[in-house]
Amino acid sequence: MGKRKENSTNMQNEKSIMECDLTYAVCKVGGRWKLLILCKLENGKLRFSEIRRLIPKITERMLTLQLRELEKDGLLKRTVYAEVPPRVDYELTPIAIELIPIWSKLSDWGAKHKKLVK
Amino acid sequence: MGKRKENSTNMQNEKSIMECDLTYAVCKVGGRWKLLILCKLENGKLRFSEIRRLIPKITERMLTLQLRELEKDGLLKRTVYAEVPPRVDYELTPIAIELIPIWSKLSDWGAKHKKLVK
DNA sequence: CAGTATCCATTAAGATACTG
DNA sequence: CAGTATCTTAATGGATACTG
Repeated sequence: MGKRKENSTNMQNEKSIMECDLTYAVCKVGGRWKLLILCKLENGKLRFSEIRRLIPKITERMLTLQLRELEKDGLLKRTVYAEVPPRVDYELTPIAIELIPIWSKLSDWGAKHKKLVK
Repeated sequence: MGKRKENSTNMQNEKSIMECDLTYAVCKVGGRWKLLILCKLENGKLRFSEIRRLIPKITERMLTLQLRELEKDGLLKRTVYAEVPPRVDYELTPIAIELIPIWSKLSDWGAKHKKLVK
């Protein structure tokens, strides 16, 4: 039974359901953290610790996991510099840049909805 | 020990983190099913069983839970007709209608990304 | 038809300690 | 600095049976 799926969170490898483009997208950038991480990178590269500071509630573990998935899915480029102390930074890939208007709009919607519901 | 939170999935009631508009929006329409359900209603009212047929992989339980949350959050209007057999339908509220361009764009992005990565 | 109720499995998330 | 490793809890999702 087990045969764990190794890497991916949720059902990223399921065939059938992923045929829906919207579901596919939700799998790639959904979840509590991914859009938030991406949006912090909107204005350029950031180091691991900088992202961490910008998202205080995330743990190092979750940040690492999410960054790895985003990288694997081609949304982030990770660069390691051969320095001591080590330096790593992250930046949006072109396909991630295309998402900027989406999270921007979603954020606007959130602000508006928050007021309406309050 | 239970002390269940009643209704909400995830951390909808957390104060601090919800101050971020994007996080707020992700909480309201995030998760595996919500956007998908909403997008099926894009062209008008649908009954419970119709939504179910349009999203074959969702279980009745999950569909019910998600519909209830969307209703509670003001994204769906639920109408019960006094008929036998019972009839209930769901439709988008104005604030949900404002999200149409977002899931539409997200779906387009999904289609494109799927091709690029394949 | 449109759900509820149970019970159970899988995943996401969090705390904390440790390392190259 | 930029992570790993472990362990634990909470959230999410699903199978199945039942009901007004």
